Amino acid sequence: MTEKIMLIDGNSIVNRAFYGVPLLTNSEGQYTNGVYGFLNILFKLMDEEKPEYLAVAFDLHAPTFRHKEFDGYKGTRKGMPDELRTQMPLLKEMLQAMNIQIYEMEGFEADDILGTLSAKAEEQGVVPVVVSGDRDLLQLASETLKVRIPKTKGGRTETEDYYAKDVVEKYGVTPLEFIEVKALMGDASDNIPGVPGIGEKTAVKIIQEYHDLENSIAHAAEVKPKKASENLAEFQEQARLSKFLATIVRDMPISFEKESTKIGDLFNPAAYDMAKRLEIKSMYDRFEKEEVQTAQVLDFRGIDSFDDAEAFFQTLDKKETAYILLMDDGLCQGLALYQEDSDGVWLEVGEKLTEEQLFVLAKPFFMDKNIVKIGHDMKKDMKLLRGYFGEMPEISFDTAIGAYILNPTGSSYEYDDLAKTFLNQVFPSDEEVLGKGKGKKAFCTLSKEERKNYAVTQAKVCFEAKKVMEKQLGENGQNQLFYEIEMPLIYVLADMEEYGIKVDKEALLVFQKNLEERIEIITKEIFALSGEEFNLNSPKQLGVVLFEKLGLKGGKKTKTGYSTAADVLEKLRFEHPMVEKILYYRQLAKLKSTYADGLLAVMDEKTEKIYSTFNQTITATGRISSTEPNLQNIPVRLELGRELRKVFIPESEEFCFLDADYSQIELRVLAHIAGDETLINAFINNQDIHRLTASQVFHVPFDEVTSSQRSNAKAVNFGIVYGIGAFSLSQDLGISRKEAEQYIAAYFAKYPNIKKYMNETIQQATEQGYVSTLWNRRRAMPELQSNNFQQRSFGERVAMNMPIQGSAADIIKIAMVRVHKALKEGGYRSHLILQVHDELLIETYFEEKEAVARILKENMEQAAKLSVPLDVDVHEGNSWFEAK
DNA sequence: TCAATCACG
DNA sequence: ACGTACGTGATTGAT
Repeated sequence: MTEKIMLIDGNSIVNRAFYGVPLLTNSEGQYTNGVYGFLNILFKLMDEEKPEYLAVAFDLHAPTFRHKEFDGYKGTRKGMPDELRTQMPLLKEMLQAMNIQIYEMEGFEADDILGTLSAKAEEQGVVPVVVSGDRDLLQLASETLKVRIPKTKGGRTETEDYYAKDVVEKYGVTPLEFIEVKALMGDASDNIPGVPGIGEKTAVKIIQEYHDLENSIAHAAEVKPKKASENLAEFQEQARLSKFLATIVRDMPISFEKESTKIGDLFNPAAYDMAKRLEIKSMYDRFEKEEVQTAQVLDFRGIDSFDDAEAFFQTLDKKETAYILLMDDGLCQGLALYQEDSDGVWLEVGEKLTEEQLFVLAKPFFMDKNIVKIGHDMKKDMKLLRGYFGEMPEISFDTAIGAYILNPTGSSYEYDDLAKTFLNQVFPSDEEVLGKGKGKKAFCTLSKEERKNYAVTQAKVCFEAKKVMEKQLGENGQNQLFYEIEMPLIYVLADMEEYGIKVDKEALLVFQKNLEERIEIITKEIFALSGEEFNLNSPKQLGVVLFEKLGLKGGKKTKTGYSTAADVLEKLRFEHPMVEKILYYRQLAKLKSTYADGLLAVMDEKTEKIYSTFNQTITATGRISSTEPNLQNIPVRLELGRELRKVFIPESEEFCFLDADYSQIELRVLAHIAGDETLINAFINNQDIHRLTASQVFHVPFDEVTSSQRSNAKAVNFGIVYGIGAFSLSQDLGISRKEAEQYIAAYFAKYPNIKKYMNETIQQATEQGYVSTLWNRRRAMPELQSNNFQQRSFGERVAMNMPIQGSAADIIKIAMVRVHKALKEGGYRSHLILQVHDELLIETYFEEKEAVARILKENMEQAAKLSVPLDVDVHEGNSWFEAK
């Protein structure tokens, strides 16, 4: 067997990895995504190649030695972004900890080192595999030397692999000819000038014919097109320089002893420490399997009979208790409990203790207001327990929500995340021990006993994590937010989810049928116009038809080709009759697939109701989100779509809908936070706010504002809330960038405190690292520390927007809790069924209609005392369509 | 699994 | 000079 060495271009891989995954930082604020991505690629390739030797090459710095050879050529390189640069030492430290050989040499680039090492390795009978993100390395490919180019897509790694024949197949030239191609076409990113007027296509064609640069120059006169021919002759020296620059050095003065690159113990304690420092938790187990807590940590007490369970609950201390309720698990059913400094307890449902018996015995515990009960994602428990108890139990601390409040941008808040974030412990994730997928049975390798242990240990994790969260919430001034808004909201959302919303099934079927027919007609019309059939749902195929076959001017806009998005088509509306039909088709197709088909698919056949899930731990700003189905994006703006709302109806004829929505809540919040007198007075006097803005920005009297001025001003107001940019505003309004700039300048001149607020918010956010809402909901803002213009600009817009959107979210949450409470305490038969960010939908018993409308309006308007009034419009109707 | 598209506030 | 507004979720085709 021949031995193999893997040679890695450290810079280009970390670079590629860096851009492939979202910006990650550890709690010290160090960027870690590049290191993480590098290791991901490394491990994947190690698994595939199983090499005996391994080395990583780095650039020390550029510009490089090779450039100095030619006088008059001063190459400068774009610097690395700081987020990337600061990771290089961390990566090197990690590699050193893993005892991986690093090569770097003053004046040489990493690809020269790789070229040299691969040549030397071959001399010593070791087969090299070269890994780089840089296609220049392809010139090294041979029959035995493989070049692998990894691509990172959203955390997943794939590679393109090239032997010499693969290069020929893909590029039409041999690896060595690849250098000649570069000499002609150049490479802007490497400061290789090439020959002006010769791009990739021409360069390949020339080299395919003449094979090398000198021969091409000799035949310059015959080269086509004419421009290329002239330039090749004129810029031949520059081409020679380019060839030199493009050629990878394979004989650097560097010594290579294969033994020093032998792969040893990669996953040792030092490497594990480093992984911990970087907080790349998904890799902990690779580094130190023993240190990962398994589900065996607790020596729990198992109870599986009615008598024992009864005795247990009678003697249970009335102190803080964490619980895990497991009723739909593939392995076992039961209840895990954990109290301070104790063994956990597992109460198992089985032959000697039925589900019903367990809940009869546990009810006093769950109902006891004096016991602090800690759970995780309690909404699901609430719904389950109400099934047994007839009412929802008293709960005190949801650790998922606690974790969300402390960091709303987290990707998940599962038990392993809690352990990591709050306890600095490694804990296996559900996925690791229970397998993937919904039922989580398919890949589960746990024994029943281990499963129980795991549940009890999860309870302990919640218990310990809660202590830390409690402290942090207090320090952050988030007690009110957590205990008075988010925790009570769990009940409100649980109720909304259980009530669901009734659907007029027949009407929905008619709607669906109607769409189907219209789609069939319009499809035929489109195919008649295009002269061919294609998949109308494929933007790619549509792009070809519109922009190549019909020759419409769209130009490229997306990464993959032509954009066929609505705003592009809108501009082409009058260019060809097909465009309008496409737009209409899209409208119909969306309505049918997402709404008609989609809603019918999730409708409960028995009750003819739809039960959405309201997620309380998703958004970065504090809004709730709705899934399966999403009831927060039911069409309303276009008439055809709006019709759909007619199928959302009250449960029975005794009920009707009341729909209440806040008027301009975000602008009101902005007026309050920024303390802008003009805006505040406008709201106090109940003025038309867009009209006012129009009169300010366009310098016209209030009463003379035209409708188009008003609608432009509306767009400006939106822009302000989102963190405005002149370019986007100009796009939105179809005006020049200059004009947009003037609008914005005029706006800030008239509302100086808004400008001041924006500046101060960004400054404060940069200093303290986060932004807050009026109720101290926080969002961390690491983007503001970025040296990358785009990321920093994004951070600035977020910093301006989050307090506005988030405070509005706080307000409606407060209103929901109050309305829910008022309806319950008043003994009403009416209930909240939907929330759409600034709108609440209530299904109300007809006799209570007036009283409930008052409760709704009152509680929503009084939810917050701002320096502007909150204004709520309430409408009633026998469908959501009518009530809007 | 990703990218494009489009529905909402 | 950069690349182009905040926050979501579902469906589709392509890879």
